[in-house]
Amino acid sequence: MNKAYRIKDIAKLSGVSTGTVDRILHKRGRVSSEAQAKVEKVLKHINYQPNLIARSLALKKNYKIITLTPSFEQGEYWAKFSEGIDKAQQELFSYNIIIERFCFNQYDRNSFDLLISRIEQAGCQGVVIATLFRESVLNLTTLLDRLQIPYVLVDAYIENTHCITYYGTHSYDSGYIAGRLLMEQIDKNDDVVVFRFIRKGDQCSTQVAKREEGFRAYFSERACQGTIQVVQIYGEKEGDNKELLTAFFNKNRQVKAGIIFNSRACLLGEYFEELNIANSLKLIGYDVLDANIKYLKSGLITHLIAQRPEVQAMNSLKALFRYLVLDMKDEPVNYMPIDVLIKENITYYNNYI
Amino acid sequence: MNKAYRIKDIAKLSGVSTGTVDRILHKRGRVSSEAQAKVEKVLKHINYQPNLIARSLALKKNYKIITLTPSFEQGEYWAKFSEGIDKAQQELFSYNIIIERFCFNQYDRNSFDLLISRIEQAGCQGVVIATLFRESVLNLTTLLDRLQIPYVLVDAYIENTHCITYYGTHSYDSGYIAGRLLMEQIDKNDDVVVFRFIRKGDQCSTQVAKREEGFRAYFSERACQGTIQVVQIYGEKEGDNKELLTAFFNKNRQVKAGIIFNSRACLLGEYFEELNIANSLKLIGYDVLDANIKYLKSGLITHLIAQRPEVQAMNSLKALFRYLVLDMKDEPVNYMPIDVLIKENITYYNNYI
DNA sequence: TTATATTATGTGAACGAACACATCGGCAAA
DNA sequence: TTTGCCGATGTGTTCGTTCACATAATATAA
Repeated sequence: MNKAYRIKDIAKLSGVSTGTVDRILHKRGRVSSEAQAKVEKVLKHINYQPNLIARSLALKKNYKIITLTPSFEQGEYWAKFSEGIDKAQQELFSYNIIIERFCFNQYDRNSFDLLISRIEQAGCQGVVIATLFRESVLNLTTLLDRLQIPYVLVDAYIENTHCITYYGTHSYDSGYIAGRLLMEQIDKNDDVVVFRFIRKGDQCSTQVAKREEGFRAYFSERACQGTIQVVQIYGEKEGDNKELLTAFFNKNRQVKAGIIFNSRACLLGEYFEELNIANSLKLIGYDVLDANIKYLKSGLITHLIAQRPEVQAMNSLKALFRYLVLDMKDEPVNYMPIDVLIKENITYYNNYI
Repeated sequence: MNKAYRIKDIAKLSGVSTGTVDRILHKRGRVSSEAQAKVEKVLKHINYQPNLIARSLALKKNYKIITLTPSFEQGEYWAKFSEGIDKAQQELFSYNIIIERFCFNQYDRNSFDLLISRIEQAGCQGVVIATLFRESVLNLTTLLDRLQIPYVLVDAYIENTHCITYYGTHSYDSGYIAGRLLMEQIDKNDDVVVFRFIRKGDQCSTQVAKREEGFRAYFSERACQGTIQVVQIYGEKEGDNKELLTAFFNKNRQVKAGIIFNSRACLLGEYFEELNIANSLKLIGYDVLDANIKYLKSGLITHLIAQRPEVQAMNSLKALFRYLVLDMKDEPVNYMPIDVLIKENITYYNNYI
């Protein structure tokens, strides 16, 4: 990496023209075996690193990448993801990469399906897909495979696709960790409660289902004798959780800890403060939403488990960039760190990218 | 960020030549007020984003950046940092940025001082400084200020320099967090022990000293009644820790937890396994060294506190890149996340950058 | 042998920005 | 009027790579 050799240097050293060197470097053929040999000999002695700057200036192809994520409000999980897209956009702009964002309703599989045809029309060179709806994603990926458009998966891993790479946490293990963090705060045989947040028509996302699986695995591995109760709660403005929760806790005063596997722990926070059970119940949630941070700081939520959404966004777009522009390939599966946030380290959790 | 306007486009739109536009964009003067007005009017309507690719190709300046870090063995903390440098080097190579690594002995301040003059000779456009020796770093920074060479600080923060930016954790708070993680595993009034790792001539690094301060703060804030014992241990091959530790634990069987504020928790691990006190003592350490991981997995170390050295390296070099090439300035202080690692999430801790 | 494919090789014009240099026009002093 | 000066403006080359195109060399068919 000391001296930067140029194609011109290689040409001079091997006594051919730059065109010939170019053809050899790119395996375009139309080169005699003598020329091939001469250039290869030179290439062995030096470490040629193409100047990517010059390359992408010369290529000046336009790339359009489409991201397919849930829509979001300020401060929510997918808003953080979107911030990562912003950063990537800035960084990749000069490479003639433009990013188009398609959003679906994360509680409505149909809204995802509707976007599939729009992607085909739009015409693009790469897609980033949030894998909330397993079956629909598989439909999309077969389409993309046929169109030969590369794609990256984010959020939860889905097997049997031809994605160029995946970024996201190991959902099962992140549930397992939640189990550990919860159980170390209570006694081995205490009861716990799993809150499930169900909107009408919602079928638990891949992610959420696997987290619960991991959580239960920890529970049974340690032969905990307490029961895991389940409470279905309503989404915002869909029903009265207060009544529901009051009834539950009146009946189940022995429950010492609760957990919710999506990012909506803050929803519970509101009720717990009102019901005044904040001190008697340990609560663990997911993802660093502004609303969740508030309750983590107040102590109502003891831990948040997080997964660096900005980094996921950035990396998945950079992976497509590497694939499209630099002709490099990545590891097929990249499990992201599973971050443990507590009151004391949350202020520093800003995920530099 | 939709259409990419070029200088040529602006020139055509405002009826002047590219040269004039260029002079206006770079405030080089020699432009009539009419031309100025015409171009400014166009610039207001479009959002000109210079093509950085083309710019850096045209500028074809060579930048040399020097990194100043401790030397290291495979798997150690500064080896991780070095991996981040590798990544940055790859990414910045095409911008004609070469990185030269100067290493000092982290237990010998003099070895750092000796490098200072070498930096002046070497001639460079930027420096990354690991701030282990506070006073020596201040000497270096005044020199660099005089030479007008920009620099970035990493590791622990040092006030009153003119660094363009800082990357590292908040040392005090990271000690405070260690306190919380330790105390939640034992009773409020249990005794704990702080291990200090002293090589001859070593004066606790800025980092380590501040961590201990934060730790003690947590202890006293919570009005813990246990005592904080201190044990000085030897470095590798510098003395017999086994004897020393045996003696200590024979006398102090009531000690329930230990902590060490540098990255050498693994050193203790070896002895604890031999002495067979692994189960009775909770131990917390710093940094994700290969050797530390081993003991975290075995359960001997309960938590590791980590600070993304690869990301620190990458970001500090990118900050210099932005400053030198893109003429952008960063936030002056960037506190990195304080990561909490446990047995269950350590496998995923690979710090994507 | 000449004409025609076929393959090998070299040349030169982009890409967008930067900057050195040439040129033009106006003005003032000679 | 001519000369010199200076500010304003445009032109053209450069960066390293890519690629279309022109040319040269060779093989094949008539």
